[in-house]
Amino acid sequence: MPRAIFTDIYKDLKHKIETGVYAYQDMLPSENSLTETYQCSRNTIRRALSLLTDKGYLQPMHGKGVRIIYQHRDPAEFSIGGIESFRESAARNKLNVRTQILQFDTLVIDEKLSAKTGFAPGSEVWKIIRLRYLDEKPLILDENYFLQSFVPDLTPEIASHSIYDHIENNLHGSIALSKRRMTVEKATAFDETYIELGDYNCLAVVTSQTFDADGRQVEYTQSRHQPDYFCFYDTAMRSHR
Amino acid sequence: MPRAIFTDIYKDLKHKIETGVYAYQDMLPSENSLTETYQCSRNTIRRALSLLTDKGYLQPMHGKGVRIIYQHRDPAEFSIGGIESFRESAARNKLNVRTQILQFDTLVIDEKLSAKTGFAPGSEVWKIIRLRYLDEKPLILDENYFLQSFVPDLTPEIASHSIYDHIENNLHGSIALSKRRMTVEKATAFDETYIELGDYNCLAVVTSQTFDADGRQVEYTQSRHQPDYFCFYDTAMRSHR
DNA sequence: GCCGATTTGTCCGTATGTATC
DNA sequence: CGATACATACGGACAAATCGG
Repeated sequence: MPRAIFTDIYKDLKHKIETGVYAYQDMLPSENSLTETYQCSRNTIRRALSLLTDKGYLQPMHGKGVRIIYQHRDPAEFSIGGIESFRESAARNKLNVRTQILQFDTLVIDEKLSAKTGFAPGSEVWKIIRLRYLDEKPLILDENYFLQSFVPDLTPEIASHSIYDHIENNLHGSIALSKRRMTVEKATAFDETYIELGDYNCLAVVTSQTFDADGRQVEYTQSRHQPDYFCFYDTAMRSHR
Repeated sequence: MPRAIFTDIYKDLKHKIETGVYAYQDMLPSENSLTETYQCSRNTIRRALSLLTDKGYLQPMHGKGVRIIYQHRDPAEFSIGGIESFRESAARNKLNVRTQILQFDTLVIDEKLSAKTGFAPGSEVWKIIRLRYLDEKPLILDENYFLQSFVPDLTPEIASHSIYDHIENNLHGSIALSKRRMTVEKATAFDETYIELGDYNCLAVVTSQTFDADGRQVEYTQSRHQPDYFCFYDTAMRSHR
């Protein structure tokens, strides 16, 4: 786990910003004064600040100072952003969740599935289809493929809770990186069977590949979301093109 | 612009990865050997590598090396990611674009518009509605609000090309940061009038706020995309929670 | 307009820790 | 065990942008 100084400073400043100690449009203390309050080098401060900048909390201004640009957003909607599991998002939004397992199988990746999922042909994986409820409304249809050698002892019981918790708590390996792709797709008959779509005839679809610390692909997932409860946040700097 | 060493190295490595000099799943040369090939300090190398890591090109593995995890993706779809203007994306995908101006006005932000756009009440802005064609298909409906004091000399002529080019080339100010929010919304009558939706009854909607180097909000934009041509990429590290 | 102080941006060399092989 | 490789941290130097007098 990160016992690094810069992550501690990052978390402390993040908390101060989120709780309004530093408010929107305020200026952060200068880097030099922060080195004194945290008793560390300027490089370490700058590392913490760059994390906050990347996440859209800060805006550094050359020669002037660093401005806080974090704003609270309406927590009414269910949102995803960063790598956050369904349960984490739901907990953050104080919602009740339930998961129903529709399919739980093992299979070997063939050519066709390889093209779809990115796993090498011959890979042995778990295939799990789950229906996610928020406050008893069926809203998300998840199709997961997990590499069996990465998550050897998966059970429907575990899958009905959080697979990510299981991976991080009970296994040595940890997730390191995730690539996602967001599109809008027409609803299939399968979607309509399980998800309460209302008037919509399409869904928000997030497909993702997850890699472990060794760069091995360990997961492919497609999540199909009811549009009303889907929201994706992103913040981007225009630089280094 | 940025003639920083680490950006040059970043661009060079990025190019080598995209052109296959370093292929998917290959190992990058070690940081120490890169300091020799680029004749710079290890810090500078690490800075370039961290950019590539953030963008999903590299996966560093403690004690082992750095693996390339960049994969070419199908360029058939129109995609957005990072801060990239419509024209940049289209050019990257070698498509013909045309822009039709539906509305070009000046107005003053009132309370209601302030809540929607994030501009302070009383702000004087341009309001522009544009319809974007790709290969003569009307696919994107853009509603832009630009702060007039930031882009004083806007004309319909300029708006029909790229406003971003105009800002970066002709004005001193430059865009620094953009926050975006992606949702799926039911199509309105206005949408259906202009966009070829086919069977879809909804669209992919991207709303964004853009800030200049001083942290002033200078733009609010809502882009409504035909689902077939919308794709949003993202890559995230699980760390520093 | 100039100058000096402040602040952020870039870069370096070095040292130490930790994981892998 | 030692060698290699990435991770963290420090202190110093200079550049570039800004601001006040």
